[in-house]
Amino acid sequence: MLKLSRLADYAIVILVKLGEQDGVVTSPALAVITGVPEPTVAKVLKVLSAHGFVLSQRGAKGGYRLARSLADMSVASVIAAVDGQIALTACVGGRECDTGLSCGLCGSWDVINTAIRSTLEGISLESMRPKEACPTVLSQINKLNAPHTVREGA
Amino acid sequence: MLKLSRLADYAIVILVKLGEQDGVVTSPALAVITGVPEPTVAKVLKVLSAHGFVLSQRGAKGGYRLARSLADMSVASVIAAVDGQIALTACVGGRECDTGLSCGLCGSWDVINTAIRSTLEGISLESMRPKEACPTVLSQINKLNAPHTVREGA
DNA sequence: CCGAAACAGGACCATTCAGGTCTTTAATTA
DNA sequence: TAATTAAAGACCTGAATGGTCCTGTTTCGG
Repeated sequence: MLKLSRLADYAIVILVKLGEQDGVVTSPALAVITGVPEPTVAKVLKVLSAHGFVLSQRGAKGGYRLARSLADMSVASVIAAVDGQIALTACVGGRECDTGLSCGLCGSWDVINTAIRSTLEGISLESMRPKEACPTVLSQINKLNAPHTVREGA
Repeated sequence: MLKLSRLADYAIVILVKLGEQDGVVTSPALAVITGVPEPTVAKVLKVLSAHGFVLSQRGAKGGYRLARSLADMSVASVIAAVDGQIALTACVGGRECDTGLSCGLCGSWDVINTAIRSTLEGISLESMRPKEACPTVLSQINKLNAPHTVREGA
């Protein structure tokens, strides 16, 4: 599967969504927009803030906004921020393998890692903007656009 | 981190090592060569056999050998065999997202997935052959080449 | 003919780690 | 001063991976 973590997935979605709003947006609001649970959104946002992807404003009327344009954020950089270094194996950078495994392939993995990394660096968040959103999902977004529905459960 | 599973890691190592031997090799022997625990080697080998990467010979004097050349095996195919489909997110093939997440990015992920997959398909196991093995690991391999040390614990 | 060696297949357990929640603190604004 | 909101971190839970073991079947050697 080689799948990336859900947190990284969320991070990308959140950033793209944040880029579509103007002004600061609170994490509860982003939770509604993205459908991700509020605490998780807050958690992701904190990480993104620490890595300079978003700017935070505390206090009342506070919230988050993008630190720079989506075009200036690569998928690779976001994943690296949330999940750490992008590497397909524990055997990175020519160092010996984790368990002293006598794989003898140490250097070879870097070929793969580099290839993957450069592939991901070539994809900006701007290019992740939805051209054609899933129809089933569109209705949900519209439904949530009513601002006052946020308060229901809280 | 986007790291692939350890099983897939093992599979690649085992295949490369198997390609360096001639004749059939038993899984205990491969365990010694690779440093991976025997039961795990056997497990990986079974999967590889089921997917046609290796040929098995049962009974005494049995063992495994490559079904085809390392050059004819891509990293992508091995990973797919061991771990299943290569995909960076649950949102694959344009289907709607898993939890009805209103990400609205559905189609965009495929760009990434395709890029990763083709990158990995372009790397053959032959190119994973060690040109310069880690020095710390080389000694370990030499030490294990003495055939009778295998019997110790068994 | 019998026993050992080795693969086949599956069940099973344990550990790890990611995901998610909650609590407290600090800052900002009205 | 009170209310709102982000910041930070501790903590719990659950799924999934990794790893082990058991039983059966096949083949070779004595």
